[in-house]
Amino acid sequence: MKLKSIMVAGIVDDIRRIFQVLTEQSRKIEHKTNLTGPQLWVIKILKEKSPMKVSDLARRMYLHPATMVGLLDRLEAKGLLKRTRSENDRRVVFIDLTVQGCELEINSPEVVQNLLVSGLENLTGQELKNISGGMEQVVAILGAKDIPPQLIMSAEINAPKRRRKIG
Amino acid sequence: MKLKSIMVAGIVDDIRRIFQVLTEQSRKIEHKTNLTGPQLWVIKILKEKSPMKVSDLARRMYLHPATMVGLLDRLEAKGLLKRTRSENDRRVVFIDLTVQGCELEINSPEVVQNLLVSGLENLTGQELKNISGGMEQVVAILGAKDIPPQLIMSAEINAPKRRRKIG
DNA sequence: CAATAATAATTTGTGTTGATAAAATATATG
DNA sequence: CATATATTTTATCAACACAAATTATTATTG
Repeated sequence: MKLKSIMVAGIVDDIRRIFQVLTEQSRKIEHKTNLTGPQLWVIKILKEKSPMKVSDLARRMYLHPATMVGLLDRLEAKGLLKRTRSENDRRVVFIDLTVQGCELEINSPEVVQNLLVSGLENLTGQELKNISGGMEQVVAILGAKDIPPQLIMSAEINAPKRRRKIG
Repeated sequence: MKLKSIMVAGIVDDIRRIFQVLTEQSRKIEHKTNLTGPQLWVIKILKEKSPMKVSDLARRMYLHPATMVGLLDRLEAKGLLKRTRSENDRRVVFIDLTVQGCELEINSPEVVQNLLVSGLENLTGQELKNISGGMEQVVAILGAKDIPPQLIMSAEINAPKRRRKIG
């Protein structure tokens, strides 16, 4: 049982390291693309699933709707996404990536991605199979969490998130 | 050979998913701790290695020294880190986490961490061994990159990084 | 059906943070 | 002494973040 907990700790630590490398890379990308963290974050979310309503995006990012509008304005000005008013409900606005925005997302993580790909390609099929299986289990663990954590997201959504106080 | 590339793609995709979950979590933490992304980023770097010189921190985060000073001011005001002027070279200032800053870092990633730990603990020893081996290989791939990428970081460091232009 | 309430997005107003340049200060090194 | 280095100060601006009010639309209810 001791060995097991050590292995778990090691895995968690590895994940943390991977995360740090990726975060650092992400940060470089922000510089390279002239996008800020939150902006890149919007793009990534849209890459996952789009179109999305403005309110859904705000919820997903834990932001006040007004903040979201500002972010969208800037990204739209850069031609990375476009707004489309819904036909069914003329109050809602759908957000979509433009071709340009899509390309950006495709290009941006290339650095790490290429590194990973070329590194992985040097491994044997069996090694890849092991890694793949392991990753899927980790994803399952995290993914399981991704669904139920704040289920229906009732009341407190976009509740006046406590203002950041300093000093 | 076809299967191999598919597996590689799958692994890369899994890593991307893990990264997204962790980023989202990180974002929640920012809200909870009343810290911003860059601020939390400083804490994490210091957790990895401290004390660090102001200039080293700036390099590490690709920030202008003046930006770094501002960040440090705010974190110092919150009592999360402290400055200490070097004895050898009275120009340099060392940055260290305070107890409070250390505790914050310890507490903050607990959410995902606990989730991961409890999830992993349900796996068998063999499964853990596989995952562990796989993770280490990924870390090795990324780690190999972490060292040589911009080796000595000569001239262009903190060069007047192009100002973000909009519209 | 008309008045009212609720919802979705935006506008307006205000403040903080992040980011840089340029200059200043202090110290070290040739 | 002159030059380089490490940090800080000053000044400036964009970006982020929120509250409160506004507009447009949909849903409810009397």
